[in-house]
This record gives sequence, C-alpha cells and structure tokens, in this order.
Amino acid sequence: MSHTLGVRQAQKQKTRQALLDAALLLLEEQSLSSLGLREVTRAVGVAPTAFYRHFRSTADLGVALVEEALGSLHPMIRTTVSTADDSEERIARAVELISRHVEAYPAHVRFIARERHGGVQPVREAIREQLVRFAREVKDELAKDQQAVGWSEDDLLMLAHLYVDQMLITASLFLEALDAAPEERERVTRLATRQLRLISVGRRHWRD
Amino acid sequence: MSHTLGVRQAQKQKTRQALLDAALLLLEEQSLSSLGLREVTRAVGVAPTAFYRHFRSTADLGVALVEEALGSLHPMIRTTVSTADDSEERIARAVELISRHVEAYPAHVRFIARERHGGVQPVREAIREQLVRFAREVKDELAKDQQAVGWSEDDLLMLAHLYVDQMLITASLFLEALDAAPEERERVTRLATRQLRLISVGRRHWRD
DNA sequence: TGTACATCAGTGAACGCGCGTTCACTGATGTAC
DNA sequence: TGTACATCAGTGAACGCGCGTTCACTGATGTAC
Repeated sequence: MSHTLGVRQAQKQKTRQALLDAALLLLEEQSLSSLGLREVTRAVGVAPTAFYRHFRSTADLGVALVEEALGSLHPMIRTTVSTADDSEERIARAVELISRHVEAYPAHVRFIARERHGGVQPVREAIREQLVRFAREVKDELAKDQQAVGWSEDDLLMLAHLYVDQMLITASLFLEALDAAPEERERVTRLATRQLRLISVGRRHWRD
Repeated sequence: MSHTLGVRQAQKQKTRQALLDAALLLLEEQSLSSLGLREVTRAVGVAPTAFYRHFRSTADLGVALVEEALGSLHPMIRTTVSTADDSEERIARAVELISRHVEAYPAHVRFIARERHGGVQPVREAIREQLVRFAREVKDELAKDQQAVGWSEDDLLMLAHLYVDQMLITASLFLEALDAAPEERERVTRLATRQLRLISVGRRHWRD
C-alpha cells in the first residue's frame, strides 16, 4: 500500500473538499465576487472561522476550483486532438466528449465560463493560464499532423486558440441546453459539429 | 425644435444616467452579482433611496446597461458585414472596428464579457437576446452575398454565430491588451485577422 | 506498551460595519383655471 | 400673468441582518522516549 495520510490530515482534506463542493453548488446562482465565506461554511456545517484553516479568502478558494475544474483535463484534450483518424469522425468524437463532460461536471463548466471574465482577478488569471496551456498542447498535437506541413508556429497557435475557444463556446451551449428538451442538445451537437467542420475546411485550404 | 423634456424629466434622466455611469465604473473590478445599490448611489452623491426612483434592483440596472452597451451596435454590425468588397479588406475593417470600439467603450465591453455568463439571470438573458439578434442580422447580410448560393438557412446561421462569437472573443482580447504595450494590441490584431481569414477560407470551400 | 507533551483543525463569542428596504417628509416643478 | 393645488424626484432616519475578521479556547491526533 502507498503512503496513507494520518487521521488528522485525512479529516482536514475531507473538510477542504466539502468547502469546495459547497462553494461550487452556491456558485450555480451567483458569481465568485459575491460568494460569502460564511455562506460556504454554513452549507458545510462548520464554524466560519474554520474556513481560514483551508483558504485565505474566497478568491483563494476560487483558484483551487480552477485547478479542480481544468487541471485534470489536459491529457483528455491531448488525446482527443491527437488521435489521427478521419477528420469527420474526430469532430464527432470531440463534440461527444464535450457533451459528456458538461453532463458529468456541469457546475465546474459553469464556474469556468462565469469566472473566465469574472470580477476576481487571481481567478481570471488562473483560468487564462490553463487555457494558454491547453492552446499550446493543442498546437503541439496539431504540429505532428501531416496537414501541418508548411504551417508556421504562429499559425498553428492561432488555430489552436480557435479550437480551444470553440470548445468553450460549445461547452457553454451544452450547459444552457442541460435543462432543456433533448432536441435542444441535439441542435447544439449539430451546430457545434458544423462549426468545427467549417474550421477544418478552412484549415485544409489555408495555404492554397 | 422637437419636443423638449420638462426640467423635472430632464433632471431625472440625468440622475439615471449618472447611476448607470457610476455602476459601469464600479463594475470594472467586480461582477454585477456583488454590486451594491448603496455603492452606486454613494458614487453619484444621492441618497440610497433615490435609486428606487430609477431601478427596481441592481439586476434591473444591469439590464439597462445591456441595452446601453449593445442596443446601438446593430446598424454598425450590419454595415460592416454587408459592405460587399474584397474579403481581405472587409476582415481588416472588421478587426479595426472592434479595436476602436473597445478603445472607445472599454467598460461596456468588459461588462458584456463579464455578465454574458455571469450570476444574474435577467442580465444573462438580455445579453443572449441581443447576441441572437446580432446573429440573425449577420445571417441576413450573409444571405445577400453571392457566396451564399447553395447554403441552407441553418448553415448561414451557424456561420453567423461563428462570426458573432469570434467578434466577442476578439473584443475581449483587445480589452486585455488595453493597458499593455502597443505591440500587444498589434499581436491581437494579427491573431484576430488570421482567425477571421481561416473562417473565410472555410466558408469559401464549404460546399466543395 | 505507556506516558507526557506538542500540534493544530475546528470552536464560539465578540467586534464594528455596510447592506437593502420602509416610511413619512420636503420642496421644486407642473397644471388647471 | 397670478394663484391654488397636485405631482413626484430626492431626502434622511430607522430597522434588522449578515458580513469578514480577531481571539483565546478545546480536545483529538501525533510524537518522543
């Protein structure tokens, strides 16, 4: 067995996670900039002062949520972009992946969409950094493709950013469609698929 | 002379505008969801209760700000898309227009970017409605172009949404570059230009 | 294994403060004659 | 033009409430011997 945490450390982590979970729930209906520390501790059932054992402020908690929401996504994105088969199938798989991710983690997705341009600077910055990393990773994968011959680094990065932004737009559309009729999700799937297709067409004819 | 407001009405409008201006200023560093009514009236120099003579709540004020930020933009967007000359020149003009708009109204642009996915439902809805209108108008202009032959209504709307989203992304990049060195704005201009160019290439070869 | 001491996650009282909302008001502007 | 009354934008006091932060604390867990 690998290293086991002491009882005390384990309990601390449990409380910390409870604070993160409660905050994410509360953030479905407000922005981080109006989230109160007492709200969060009340939802968890601990004293307000316990908050300080884990986070300096709600902004600090927000930065931790960014890591939780985006940190584990890097390998998933890499493999989705890199899998080198037919373009049409890859597009379908990417859209499907986004759709499933939004269904599985709607609150995380909402949080990122909301705080990307939100009122809390350190959180905005943390999101920006993660997205820049995504774009660089996508660029690296694109560079391996045979289509990338003749493309400058700059153009590849430009395309990577286009894909990353498109991914976020699609995620946010799926989010809005979550409580709607299934047809609505189908509509979003078709829209996102065709938008990616159009970008792929542009990519294919870029240097004609 | 056309109809003149009475002194009383004119003064009321002036106060209302002062409230909107003050709110916009305060929203540079926070989200609407945490904006306080007393903050706003304090900044203007009127009693807190005066607020209620103009708005039911800060959410209500937010909806008014959406109208102020986006309402007057429709004709501008229409003409930019419709002007039917060389594609490359049109792209340059569109990017230039966005850049100038962000320089002229940074606070409005920031407000829209921030509250588009923000924590206040009626404001989100108001922004969504305006963006859907933009997309429909862009679609109508695209439909007039000779390139649109063979395109379905659905595909045209898909492309229109792509353009509108791209416009917002570009605006938000220019916003981040506002306080940076001029080279940074130049970099954003080149990035946005090439992204629009790639979309145009995709458009040209869509039905190959 | 048992004991004595250290650590530290979570407590609970207390603080000063700004919040949104109510209410009856004032006094300049508007209107009817 | 002058007068008497109505309107209503903005006032100021008052309210109850929840906020973030401080502080000394408790008692279970961890550690040294």
